[in-house]
Amino acid sequence: MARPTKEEARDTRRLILDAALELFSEGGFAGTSMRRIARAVGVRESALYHHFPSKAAIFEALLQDLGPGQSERLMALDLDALLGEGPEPLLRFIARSLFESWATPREQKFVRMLMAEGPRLNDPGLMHSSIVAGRARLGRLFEELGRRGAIRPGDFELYAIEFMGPMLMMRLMFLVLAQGAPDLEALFARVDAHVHHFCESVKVGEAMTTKSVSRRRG
Amino acid sequence: MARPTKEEARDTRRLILDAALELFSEGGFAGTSMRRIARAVGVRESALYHHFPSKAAIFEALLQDLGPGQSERLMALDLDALLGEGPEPLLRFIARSLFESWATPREQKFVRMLMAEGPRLNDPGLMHSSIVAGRARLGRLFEELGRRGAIRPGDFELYAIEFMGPMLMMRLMFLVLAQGAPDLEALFARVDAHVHHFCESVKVGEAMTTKSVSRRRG
DNA sequence: ATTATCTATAGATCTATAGATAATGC
DNA sequence: ATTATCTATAGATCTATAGATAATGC
Repeated sequence: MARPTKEEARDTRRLILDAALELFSEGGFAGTSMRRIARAVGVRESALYHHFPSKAAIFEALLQDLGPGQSERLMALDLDALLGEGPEPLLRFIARSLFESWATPREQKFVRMLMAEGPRLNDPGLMHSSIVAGRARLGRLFEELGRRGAIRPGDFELYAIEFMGPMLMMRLMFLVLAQGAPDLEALFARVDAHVHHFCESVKVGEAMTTKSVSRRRG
Repeated sequence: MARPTKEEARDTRRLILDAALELFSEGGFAGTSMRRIARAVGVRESALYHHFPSKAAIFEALLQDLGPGQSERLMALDLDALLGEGPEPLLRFIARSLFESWATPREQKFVRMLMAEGPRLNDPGLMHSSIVAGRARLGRLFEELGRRGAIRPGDFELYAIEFMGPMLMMRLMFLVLAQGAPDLEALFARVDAHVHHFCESVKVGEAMTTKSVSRRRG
């Protein structure tokens, strides 16, 4: 039979993208053939070309669909309302929200795909906005928190690295390199511990010396 | 001509591995053909098969040659001699030494290759020992520093994440995702700032509260 | 007429091997 | 005899296209 009846019609475009994300995240772009995508969807290769002009177009459609990410929303928070108990509940909320979105199967596959293909993308901004998510944006958040007296003023870009670095490391350990379903219980416990440690390290009222920062190696 | 004269004999095996590392790091394993490796070396494909039984064997030889890494040496330091001025000079030395080895072109290419192929390797320990370098080993170092009173006793695995997370993030930002020669001057300044911040956060004598660490999300 | 599939296949490219050839080292 | 290359090619696989076929929506 050629075209399927309305009854058995499926959203083939969506199925192609789902299968491609799965396969690209496992085998990489070059390691995944159109043949294999077609087999996973259950159609012939030529049917893929009805929906996308090329294999690269499938990859680009995935970037379009999944690229922007959800971390933007987090920075548009009502700081006044959330800073009542100090910065820790706010930062814990942000950290957990990020991990919640990172822990979805779709996002896990997407970041695996990006890790494999990212350095080869000619859109270098993509990796920065995905892996090193919102570093500048976070710097601005810390600047704002500093202005409100919620954290000690200092090198806000350093704060962004101190906050996001361990987050990135835990993301890699628990959500990218680990196999099987992530242990979210253990993960959130570690995330909370990190947020607490970070907040203590930027607490108001402790005069952190900065003289050794500008030293060079001897 | 068939076999080259002694005069023009080259260490072809080494040239193959060099070319393969370069190409795998740029295009991934599946995205690099034996044809392209042969062309880069300047021999025919069949010459490659004289040195390696398959393309996979070339990849595995690279893992063998470059896998172990040099971070082991760092943990076998004479702590007594180095702790005279407190933990910061020691940790700064460790951090800079790690970045010095990570900044070599060979290591940069290797980690790009691993990032692309790592999740597909059936040796899962490799990624952990490379990307998440020596986390357990570092935990033990902090334990030892805590025992000697150089840092505040606490969750030493958390300390390892707090120390290595920002290191990993800076490695990604400056040495993996950045294009062109790395700005080592700026990098080391950031590394020093991180080490300082970390040391302040684990300084002896500050009672860091830990009650919120074990909270769960509400 | 348009849309979504199919069958069939062109043409490129890829991995790997067979067998020839010439330099080397005994 | 061994080693390191070459030429030539088998056979698999890959991307993409041409053209047939049947369901859909006007």
